[in-house]
Amino acid sequence: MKSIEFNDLPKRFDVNERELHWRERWSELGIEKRDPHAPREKSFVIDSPPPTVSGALHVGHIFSYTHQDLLARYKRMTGWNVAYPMGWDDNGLPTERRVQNYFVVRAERNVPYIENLDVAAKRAELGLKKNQQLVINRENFIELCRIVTEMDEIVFKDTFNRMGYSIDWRDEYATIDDKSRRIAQRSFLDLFEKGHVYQLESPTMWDVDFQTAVAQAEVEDREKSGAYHDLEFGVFEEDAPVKSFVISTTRPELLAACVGVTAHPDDERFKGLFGKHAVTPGFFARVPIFPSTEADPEKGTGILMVCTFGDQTDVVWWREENLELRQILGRNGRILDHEFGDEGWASTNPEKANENYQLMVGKRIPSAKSIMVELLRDPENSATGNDAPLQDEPKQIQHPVRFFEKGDNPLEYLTTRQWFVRLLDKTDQMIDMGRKIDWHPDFMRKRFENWTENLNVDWCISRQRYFGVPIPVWYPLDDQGEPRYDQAILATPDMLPVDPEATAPAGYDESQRGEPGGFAGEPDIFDTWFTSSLSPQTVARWGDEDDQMDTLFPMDVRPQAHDIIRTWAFYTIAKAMLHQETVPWHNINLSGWVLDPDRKKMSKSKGNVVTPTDTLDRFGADAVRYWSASFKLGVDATNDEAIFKIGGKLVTKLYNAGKFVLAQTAEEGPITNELDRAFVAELKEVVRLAGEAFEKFEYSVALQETEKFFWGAFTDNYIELLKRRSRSEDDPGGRASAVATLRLGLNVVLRLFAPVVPTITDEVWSWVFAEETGHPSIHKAPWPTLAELDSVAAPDIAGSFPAACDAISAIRKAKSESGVSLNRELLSLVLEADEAGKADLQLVLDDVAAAGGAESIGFVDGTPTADWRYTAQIEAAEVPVK
RNA sequence: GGGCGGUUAGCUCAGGUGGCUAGAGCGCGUCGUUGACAUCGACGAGGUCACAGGUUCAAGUCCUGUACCGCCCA
Repeated sequence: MKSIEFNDLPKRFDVNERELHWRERWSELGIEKRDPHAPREKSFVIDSPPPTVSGALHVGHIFSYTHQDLLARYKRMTGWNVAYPMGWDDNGLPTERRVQNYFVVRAERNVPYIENLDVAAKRAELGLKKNQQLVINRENFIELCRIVTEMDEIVFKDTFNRMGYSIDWRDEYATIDDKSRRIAQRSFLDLFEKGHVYQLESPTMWDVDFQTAVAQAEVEDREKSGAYHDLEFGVFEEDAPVKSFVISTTRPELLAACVGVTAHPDDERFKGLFGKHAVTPGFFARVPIFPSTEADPEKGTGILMVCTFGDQTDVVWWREENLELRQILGRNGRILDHEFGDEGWASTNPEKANENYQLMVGKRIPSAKSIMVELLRDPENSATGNDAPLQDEPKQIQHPVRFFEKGDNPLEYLTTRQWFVRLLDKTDQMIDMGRKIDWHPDFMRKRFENWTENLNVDWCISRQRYFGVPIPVWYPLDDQGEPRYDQAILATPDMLPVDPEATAPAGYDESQRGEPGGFAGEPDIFDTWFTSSLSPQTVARWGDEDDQMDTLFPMDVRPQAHDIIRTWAFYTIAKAMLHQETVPWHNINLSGWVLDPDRKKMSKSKGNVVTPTDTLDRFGADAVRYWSASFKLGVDATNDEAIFKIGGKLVTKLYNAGKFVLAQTAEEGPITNELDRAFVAELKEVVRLAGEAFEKFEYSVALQETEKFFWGAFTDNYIELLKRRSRSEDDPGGRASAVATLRLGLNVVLRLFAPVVPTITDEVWSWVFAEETGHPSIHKAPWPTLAELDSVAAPDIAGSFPAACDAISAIRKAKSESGVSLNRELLSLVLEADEAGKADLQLVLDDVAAAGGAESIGFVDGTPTADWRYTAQIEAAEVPVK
């Protein structure tokens, strides 16, 4: 039997040094590598989330990603061929913003490309000040994005490695790389062919700062202060029941874009007006008055103006009532120039209207608003000949305003040409798909269904940005050089990935770009989610030469945080449904957030982010993993240092217990002793509980059960009970049984802990067990099974082990209460017990007596109390015996 | 306004299908170190399980309602 020399090992375990060693060792052994030829039924496939590569990872990432690695390591031990890939989500706005700030640059179209651009040199050449942006070509900008994301990816990868994540880096991808671009474009072509995408010039939510369209999923409501402005409108028709009415609006600056007026059909106050026309103050436009059940009689004055466009209902009214389009806001958020009196801009007083309007042209919303309010205080702008149109002072209110989640100014609705994926007609199918997936915890499914049911626009997938996957489409130009959007030319499969701004479509020559009769490339790129929602297909190389859809898809589990159910989870389910007509994965695991001590979500915008580096330096990866593993799925965690400390203590305890157990020597022999067999019976129960918990993704339960057993049953009691017998000179059989059981217990417990604390468990494993079992790493060893413990016979008395623990506790209590040290020898030891208590102890008396420091145990009749089954009466030796 | 979570010891959290005296760790108090471990061990104090009803032989656990906290969506 191989043992260790106790003193050969350092007194303290150097976490950081050993973690580095083991990371290298795992890499040598290839523990993370999947077998690409393994059949689907032998593989366990994780659809890991590609983190957004912009800035630094924080403990929230680590919390969530650790859950994946726990699963990966557990599944490998249970014999699965685990596919654990990793991607980086590098395209999109966060990267663009970071590049803009990092290099102080801005991309614009129609700026020449510069070969080997040196930003610093160029800035110096132009004499730009620190905060003056260098304007560069789109291609140059994209190159800079690639430089920055590559730098960030190295840092991210380093942190993931440091955490010991067993990621198979051969499956690494980035959402901007060739493979991702090719598969995203393939997705588009497939959706186009199936009729699921369409292109439409229509009012779309627009961020005026980023100057791009956004999708419903990227919108959030923010509570903002605003004001109701009550404005008097005139009535055009002479025979109308009233000559004027007052509308209430929070957006007086859109008055010039007013194209209608509406009220509830049952509203007695306005019934006589429907079918008539109103005249707007200030611009004197004649607009129709129509009824709508969408108008809320309780809100404001009950009658309201319809503008192109103030919100989503304006869009609906505009469409349903065939109203005029008066788009006064430009893509940059400034008021456009228009001429009242022109077609579509009719006014009963164009001169005054233009005088007023010109004051606002070129202004942003806030200043346009204050100019408009001033104009409305002027009686000359009345549509009725009464006093000033503005009734009273504006009434301050708090109301929800829609924002792009990354934006700083409210969203506007602008009419632009965009590509959409048709989803509104498939929400029922989406919900059905959601029900074919197991959600952990189950209540998170409700979030998905809630969102899906409330969807009210199709998925807008085009973005007017630079760094992303191009939409693989061109348009022929007519004789006037105008694009024929209805005749889109799609890329052919062999061209992918393709940039239509750099490559000509089939049948055309690059010289025809932009020429009448030639072609124009689609300048837009995809919504980032369009690409990242293909993570399963990307990892499985859908449609590529080395397509592995058969062996990897649908995947087994999607781990992610619950804030991206409506985006990443939703779109991934949608894509798999539209392309493969199946679920993308069978399970989805939602991890909680990490909250700061004030219970606020950790996020960059709140500035309360904690980076993991410092924590790792202080506590080590095993301790940080322990923290993550102690929380149930879906439950928010606190970034509580106390838990890292507990994890650190567990590491130390495993080290010390491992040293002790493996330093014990004995002849090899079977496990025969009653106490040893009773201990193994307890061990079996933990193996069962931990395995069952892991199968249900309940890592925290597995950890808790293992910990309770290790700390309570194993180290505090069993080891103590065995200290004498495991060194006994005159009971070789009992000693052999003791040492064999200690080793078996340690061996099993190490494996149960291995997914959570991979370093310390492999360290202890390497001392003896690696050679003994032929598994060079614990992470290549099998997960403990009940079957492997079957060779140990059941104890004769089922309660032997707990009785021994209770008895030794009673002895400790007696010693503690009389202020005697625990290892003091006893001259006499008598236990008060009832018959059952006495019976349970009869086969383990020697071990209990030895652990108590007594030669033998006497009994007297006693009655167990609620807390104590036994009570010890002791007589301690005068002096501690050496 | 609709939906979903949470409210258990000073703190952070466990408590499948209701069942004997409600648990852990941290913190606190007392005691204990030359043979795994003081980054330790033993022992102990500490909870009317948010509140109010109800179902049941029995409720932290099920039902109804209320309050507060958080999240998602309008």
